[in-house]
Amino acid sequence: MSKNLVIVESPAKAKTIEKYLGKDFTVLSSIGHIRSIPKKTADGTPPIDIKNGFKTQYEIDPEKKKTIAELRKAAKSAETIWLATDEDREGEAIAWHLCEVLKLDPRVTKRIVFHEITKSAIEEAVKYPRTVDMRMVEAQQARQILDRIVGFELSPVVWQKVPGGKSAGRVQSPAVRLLVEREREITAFEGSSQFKVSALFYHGNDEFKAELKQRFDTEEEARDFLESLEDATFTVSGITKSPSTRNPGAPFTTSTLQQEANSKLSFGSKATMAAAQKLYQAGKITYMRTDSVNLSGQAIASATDFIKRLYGPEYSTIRKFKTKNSSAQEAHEAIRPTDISLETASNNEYDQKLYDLIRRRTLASQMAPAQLENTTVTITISSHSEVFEAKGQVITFDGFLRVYGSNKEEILPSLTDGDTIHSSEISARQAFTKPPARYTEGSLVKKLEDLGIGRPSTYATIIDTVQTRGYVEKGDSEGAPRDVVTLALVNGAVEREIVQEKTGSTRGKLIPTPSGELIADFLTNHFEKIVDYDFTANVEQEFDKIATGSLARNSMLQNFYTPFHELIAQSGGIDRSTVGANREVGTDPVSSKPIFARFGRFGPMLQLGSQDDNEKPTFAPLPRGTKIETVTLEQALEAFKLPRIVGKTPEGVDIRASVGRFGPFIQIGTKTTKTKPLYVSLKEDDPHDITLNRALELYAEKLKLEAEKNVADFGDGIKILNGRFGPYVTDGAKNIKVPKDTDPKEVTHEQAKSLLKEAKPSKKRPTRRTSKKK
DNA sequence: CAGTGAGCGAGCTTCCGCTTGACTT
Repeated sequence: MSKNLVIVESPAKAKTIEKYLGKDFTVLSSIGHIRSIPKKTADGTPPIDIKNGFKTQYEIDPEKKKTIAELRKAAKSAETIWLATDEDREGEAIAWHLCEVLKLDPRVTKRIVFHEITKSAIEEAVKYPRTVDMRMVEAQQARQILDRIVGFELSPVVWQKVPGGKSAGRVQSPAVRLLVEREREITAFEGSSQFKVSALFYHGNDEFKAELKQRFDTEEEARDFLESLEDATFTVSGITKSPSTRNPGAPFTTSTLQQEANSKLSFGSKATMAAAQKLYQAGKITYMRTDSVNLSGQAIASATDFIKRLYGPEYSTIRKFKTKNSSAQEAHEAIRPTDISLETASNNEYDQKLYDLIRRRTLASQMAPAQLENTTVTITISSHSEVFEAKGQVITFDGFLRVYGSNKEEILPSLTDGDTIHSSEISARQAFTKPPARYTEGSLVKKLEDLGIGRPSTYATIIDTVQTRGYVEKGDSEGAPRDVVTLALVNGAVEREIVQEKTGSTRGKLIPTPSGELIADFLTNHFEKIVDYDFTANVEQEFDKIATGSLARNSMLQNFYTPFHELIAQSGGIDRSTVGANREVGTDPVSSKPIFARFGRFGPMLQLGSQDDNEKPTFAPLPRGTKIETVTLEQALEAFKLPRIVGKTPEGVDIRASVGRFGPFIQIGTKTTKTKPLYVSLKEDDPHDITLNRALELYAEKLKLEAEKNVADFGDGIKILNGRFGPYVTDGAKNIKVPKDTDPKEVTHEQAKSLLKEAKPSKKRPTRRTSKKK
């Protein structure tokens, strides 16, 4: 064992650093945090003793036991231990937890930091060790304790008071509120339209487009205008040229990487981070969870060198970017390739696409601005005072656009003042004002970052959490068609045509569910502070004060806790029936029972009959696209027609159609029939009027699909199936992967049996996706 | 994965942030 033990957070980082430090150093990693606050303690004492100075218990994360055993062993034989966790709040805390667990004295144990993984930075860091900064550690503890208190005192309140309420927290709740508010702006948006006139002009053989500066409010005005152009002549009367420059964006942070990958490559935040993680572990890029736009001197130098060699010195401009975000902690570099000259970093198409984006962004950040020339041509009309305007843009020097960004040009023909030009086409088109855009994963991440909510390591999981809690869904509708009036001047007469355009597409957008709206409203009404967008920013400032020593940890926590807990205590008095909309839709003409629309345990629903009737009320899910506030009696009556029997299969099994938790579906067979019922989701068909023929068609398709999934069926319940993760053997209870080097079709019955026998009994694993802790 | 929903009441859930594999069907 070597004399020195260095402990970092990331195993991939450990590997890199070990290379730089030579044989006297062993580098190990903590793999993130090693201890956390238990949810419950064995002796029933509260994990956070609020009355006793917020005294906190910690427990070693079970999955870290092995890591810690290794660290302990290495620590025993090392002469000097260097704590090299990240230089931010969480990193400082990890260093302190390491001291506690490895029984090191934080007052003397060497603590080093580096912002970049380069030989010189590391050697420099080793020269100037410090000790663990306990104020910084206290700031982290304040953060962690506050988050735990908010989450664990507030969540039980929403379980009790909010139907469908599953959780609340400092980060997830404002995120849901953002989406809810945006959705309401969109609902409240009152669109208007104007008529935009555009013309195609030609000069010689060149054609170009121009727009009328003025817009018309009504179709009549637009029509009158077009008609008046019949005998008009058009003259070029003014050409202005103005140069402009465009600068490249800063190198990627986690947030901007997710935004760009989302908009340019249509990657979700999670997919982006997974690809980046692979690239990082392969040593192709620097650390991918960062809020810094800073590049190391070495990286700038090699990028500059590469740019000069490949594109020429005029393409190089050295730039240092500064973060605008005040909550940034900048423990790492920006995300960049480790070797800027490397073009291909992976065989995987997605990873490579992301790498290419990162590489081009990095290069662009050290390249010259693009020089553009904007041209505006004014065209006067003999019969009017209004003017047309044609705009052109020419790139006189592409600069960074050579590698990143769009270099589309709008080229105008060479025109001279006074030229008479002719129109080949003049038309007016109705242009609608647009409601605010729904958030995408990328734009939500940007908004959260702007508000200082969440951290680079959590943006992707925030988006996951709000979806798994059922507060938010990914949209998948293409949008509704809308009629657009177009008028064209043809041979002196105006021709009217209605064209259609799609509007309001929700594909890939984040949309709050009714339950999301409900919880956002509840928190806004009763716990305004927690969903206040300034709340995180304010506590963040206080954490900083704790870190610099101008505020005591406990007084900060107490100041927060006292009023917060008071609200929690009062919340018992909130009447559950006042939470969420509840209205009587009308009366069922058949049974003359009332129909209500309200929130149930599983979301919004319709209820036929009142609770004090002798007969049990019947329920139906609220039809998609309708709301408790607006659902009509007709819609409600339709919903109660389901489930309906569509008919029978040739074998005489009932086919029914209905709407369930996952949307409309048909079901062949019931739970009482011999074979398990088969469900087919309906995408285009309506369960209310789907025909028997269509249902049978879908049934046949589904059977075919099931058959394809089946590689082999040995008849005794043992099957070989094709699943999401490749072929596997199953006996109904256990699933065992077919070994990689075996052709699934070749597996014999005996082999399958032995595979199942050898396999360990399947462990029951907690199925939650977000908090896989202990 | 599925067609639930009140009432009765026990027992359960839950936070955010730092890291990777292990694991899933």
